Formats: sequence, C-alpha cells, structure tokens
Amino acid sequence: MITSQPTCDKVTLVTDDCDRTTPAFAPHDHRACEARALDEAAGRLAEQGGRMTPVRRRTLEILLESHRAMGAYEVLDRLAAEGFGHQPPVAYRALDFLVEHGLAHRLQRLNAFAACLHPGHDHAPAFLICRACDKLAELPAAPVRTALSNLAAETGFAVERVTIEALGLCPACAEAGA
Amino acid sequence: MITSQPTCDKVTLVTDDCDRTTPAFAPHDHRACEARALDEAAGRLAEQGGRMTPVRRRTLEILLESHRAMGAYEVLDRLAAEGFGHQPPVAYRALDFLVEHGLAHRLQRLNAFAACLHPGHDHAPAFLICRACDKLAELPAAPVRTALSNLAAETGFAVERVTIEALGLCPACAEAGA
DNA sequence: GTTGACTTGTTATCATGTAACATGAAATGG
DNA sequence: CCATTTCATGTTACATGATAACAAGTCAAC
Repeated sequence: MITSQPTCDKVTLVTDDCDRTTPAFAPHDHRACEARALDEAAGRLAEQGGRMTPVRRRTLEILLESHRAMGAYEVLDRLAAEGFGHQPPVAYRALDFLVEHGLAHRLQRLNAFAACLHPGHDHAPAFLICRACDKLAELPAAPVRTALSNLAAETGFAVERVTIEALGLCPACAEAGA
Repeated sequence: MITSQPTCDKVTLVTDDCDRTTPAFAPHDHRACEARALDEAAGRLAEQGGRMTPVRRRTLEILLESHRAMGAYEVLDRLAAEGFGHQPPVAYRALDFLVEHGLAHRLQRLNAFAACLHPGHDHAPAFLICRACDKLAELPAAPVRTALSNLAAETGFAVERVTIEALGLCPACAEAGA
C-alpha cells in the first residue's frame, strides 16, 4: 500500500506504524506518526490537567510536521503567519508548556525544540542529530543514564537531569555523502 | 602543608595534585591544577601547530581560575578590562580556538565555556554541573559513549560527537541543602 | 454574574553569537 | 633583507535566542 506523504520527504514506503523500534530516519508513515503523537499528547494532558489551547496545539503540530528541531523564532514566524501573536513570548510560552508536559524536547546543542514522538511514558531520551539533513531521532537512554549516574555517585554527585545528544550522520546522508 | 588558595574558594587542604581521579568538587591544590593544565596545553598546542598568543593564553587563564563555566561575555569583560579588544568576536575567537584544540569545553546546557582540566589526551568527557554552586567536574565518559554508539549503530546512525551533561548537586551543596 | 486562575497579547530589553571587512604581526621564500 | 602569504586581532553591524513586566481577554467555579 503506497500513499503520498507530503510533509515528510523521506517517506517512500508506508509501514504500519512509527513505534519505539522504528527510528525517525527509517521510512515510515509520517502521517500516522504525527497523528499518534497528537493523540498521546491529548491523553497525557488529560492526566496532568494541562489545557490544550489553539496556540499550543498548533505549535505542537508545527513541530510534528518534520523530524527536525526548530528554533523558537522559526516556530513564531509560522504562528504569526496564522494569526497568532507576533512576539517571542508567544512561541516561548507554548514551547515551554509542551516541554514541561513532556510533549516536546529542547535540544541544548541546537537551542531548538522538537516534538516528542512517544509521549505518554515519562522519558529522557538520547538524541541523534544528523548534521547534514538536521533530522532527529530519539533513543531510549535509560542504560546510558544509569551508567552515568553510577559513575557520578562515586564522586558524591547526585545527578538530577541528564542531557545526551549525539551529532553525526543518519543512514541516508552517510550513503549520499560516501 | 597549608597554603592560601585565593582563586578557589573550596580549597582548604592542599593535596599533591589534581589528577584524573580527583574530581573538581574535592578539595585540592588549585594552583597546581591550573599550572598543570596550562603546561599540558602548551604541549598539546606544540603537537598540533597552534599558536598560543596573548589573548588565547589569557582567556585560558581566566577560565582556569575557577572550576566553573563562564559565558563568553563574562570572559570578554575580563579581557577588555585588561586591554584586549572590547567586541564579542575577540572572546568567541579565543574560546573557539581553545575548544578546537581541546583546551576548553563548551557547555551546551549553559551556553558557556570551561577550561579543560586534563588536556593532552583526546577526550570527550561527561560533565557534572552543580546547579547550586555552578561548579563543574569532568568525568571520563568512554564507556557511556560506546554504549550510546552501539545503540545508535543499530539504527545505522554514525555518531561523531557526543554531548553528555548532567545537572545535579555536588557533595558540598547536597550537604548544605539537606 | 463575579471572583480568581490561567492564557494570550503587548512593549521593551537583555543575552548570545556571527558575518564582513580593515589592520597588523609572523612565518615563508626568494 | 624585503616581498608575499598567512594568520591574528580589532572593528562595525547585525542576527538570533530569551525573558521581565504589564494589560487585556477567557473560562471555570462558586
């Protein structure tokens, strides 16, 4: 079954889902990917008591349109073009809200934001950032984090939050570059 | 043997060195710590063909004065006060040079820079950042990095550079806070 | 239907980072 | 020793990222 996938240029073949074992770099049904994330987001907010308002929903949708990280001002431009406020706090507030509720991530390395692709379970993933195409994948990082916490504990340091971000080449770009 | 340690407020007891197994949080002879880093830096530059100019040396010294990360503009103020240029590129160029040559690190999470305390061997350490006192320690992260690279390899992603930064409480601040 | 909490919008400002160009010092090579 | 080239330093100007403080609108709850 083949369908067109206007928002995700890497998609050529439709697979059945976009689950934890399918990284963002692999071809997948990005529409389903988006829909699922939005769906899980709604569920998560219901639990936590957060309100999914128009700006916030639209912000999440904008992030979800690609597997990329976007700068706050890039998001702001999109929001402004659609009739929302034109000032930085509009974007930052929506983005911060999404991050706080686990629906988006902040990429320290890029000073940018990306939609979380599997909200619904509390996680602090590692990120793989392709330096050629800017695409982004989340990786379960629990083992890496505990390894680090153990090392740190030897020095008496109590780890609270860990940032793990890898820069490199995704399969497609590695092939293209070689 | 007790001596005064004007630049490192945590130091009360002088130990013989500041080696790989002594994290920045532990009391140590910070003067020796500085001297050794400067020394190793010179050696490393000789190998690589980089030139240690006045601005660069001074920038490194400024970073070395504390086990903290400093913002580029904070460094710039210090440089400007000492007769160097007053414009941002002065600081950024010196800092970028130091980072490129492995003499300093950039802390993504803080948008700040810190001197590398053990240059001379190529390393991409993990960082422990105390959220209370802002002090900073480097941790050998080879095992953590390889764990991540292996995970990433399963997706076909080729990791090139990894950022690992942990935010938390150092022993002293944990005790003080509790 | 008014209170109170929250959301959205604004203005203004600050912090961080870079592009582009001019000048000056140091190594290279005749 | 001087000319050439390369690299370093300095500048102006600007781009990007982020937040404080305040005004006005929305919405649920009582």
